[in-house]
Amino acid sequence: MAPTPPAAEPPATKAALVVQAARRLFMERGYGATSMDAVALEAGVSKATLYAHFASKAELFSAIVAAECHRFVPTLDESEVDHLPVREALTRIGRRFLDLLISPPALSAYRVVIAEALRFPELGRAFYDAGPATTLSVLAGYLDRATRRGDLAVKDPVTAASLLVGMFRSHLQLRILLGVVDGVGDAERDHHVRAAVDLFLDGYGLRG
Amino acid sequence: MAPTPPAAEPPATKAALVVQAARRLFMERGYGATSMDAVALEAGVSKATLYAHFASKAELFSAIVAAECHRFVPTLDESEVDHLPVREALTRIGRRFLDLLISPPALSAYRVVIAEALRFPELGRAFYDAGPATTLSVLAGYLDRATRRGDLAVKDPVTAASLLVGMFRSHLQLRILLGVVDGVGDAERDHHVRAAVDLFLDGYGLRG
DNA sequence: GTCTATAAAGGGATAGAC
DNA sequence: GTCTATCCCTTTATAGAC
Repeated sequence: MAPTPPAAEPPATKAALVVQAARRLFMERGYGATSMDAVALEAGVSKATLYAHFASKAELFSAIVAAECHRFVPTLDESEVDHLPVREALTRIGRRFLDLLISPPALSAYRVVIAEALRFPELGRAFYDAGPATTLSVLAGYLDRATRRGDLAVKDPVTAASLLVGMFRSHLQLRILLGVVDGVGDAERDHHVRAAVDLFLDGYGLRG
Repeated sequence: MAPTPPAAEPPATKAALVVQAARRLFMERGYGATSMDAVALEAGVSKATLYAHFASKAELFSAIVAAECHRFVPTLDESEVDHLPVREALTRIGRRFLDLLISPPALSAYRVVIAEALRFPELGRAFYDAGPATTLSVLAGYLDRATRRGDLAVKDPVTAASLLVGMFRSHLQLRILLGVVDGVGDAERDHHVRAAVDLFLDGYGLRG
């Protein structure tokens, strides 16, 4: 039997190297500014190998970005928040949502997908479904459950979730996308989430 | 005296033709997908003429986009809304803000500026200052005046404006940017604005 | 300032050997 | 599948005449 290969090394087939390099470059520089030569160089393979696995630059890009979208599917297990007081639950959800939104990989994905949504409509759709749409439905689900159990008074969970998500996001992410600021500190994030939750509960909370 | 030239025709110097063509193409296709050849063709001039007026493609792009940013400076005269009931004023502001946000020129600018903000940091900044930042300060100004005259109870106008803008925007613009929908109808827009204003006034309106 | 023509480099994609 | 070498087109930018 052959000796066990070093466990730290990933399989590192040529195909995997190509995908990894393409993801790095496409996400960092976008579609137009990334050449197939650059991808081949970064992957340490020849350009012909690229084309052995992907028929064209557009196909490679589409595959990479589509896969990347799935990294941003927000998850929220009922057991994580449903047992908490509503204010605490919404605060946790808001913080986690904002942390995802301003993470470097998510910012790159936003940039690239928005830039190329006209040329690659399926990517715009895939990104929306995986990220923003899932966020909305997860949050609406929570609001609905909280209302059914008597902890909130939300008549239209989707609209309410839309408003809350909008407040969380506001311009915090946009400021980073536009390079106005480098990032958002925890203090600013928490202040913003708190203000949003306060306003939300003023409207949808139970009146004392 | 020479006969008056046809009034309908704009001056149409070569430089103006170049700027006009560049704006159309850059805003529609973005930086990478627009070639200087295409700009020259669209403008009806030679490529050498382009370079007689702009030293490089990057400089032309920067000049065009920087100028474009100023088209999206929201204005709000006090006389337009300060005499209205608060709910009516906020509703009008929200509708106007959303109409601007989902207008084709603004969508193009968002796409292009976000896509190129890493390579052209000054454009990200210029766009933010002209658009989102001005929106925020105009709205905060209104909230502050309304509070001072006793029609609202807003302690921190900037934070409150940030929340309200976030609710107005929510994912309506993003859905168009990503190509998930073609546009937003008046009915949906109004429903959304109403929900946002309702929630806002629940929190910041005067009680009792 | 404006044109035609062209230089110089880079890019996507492929042929053919192994 | 993978490589080297190359084709062929587009792109940015400029030279030189008018």
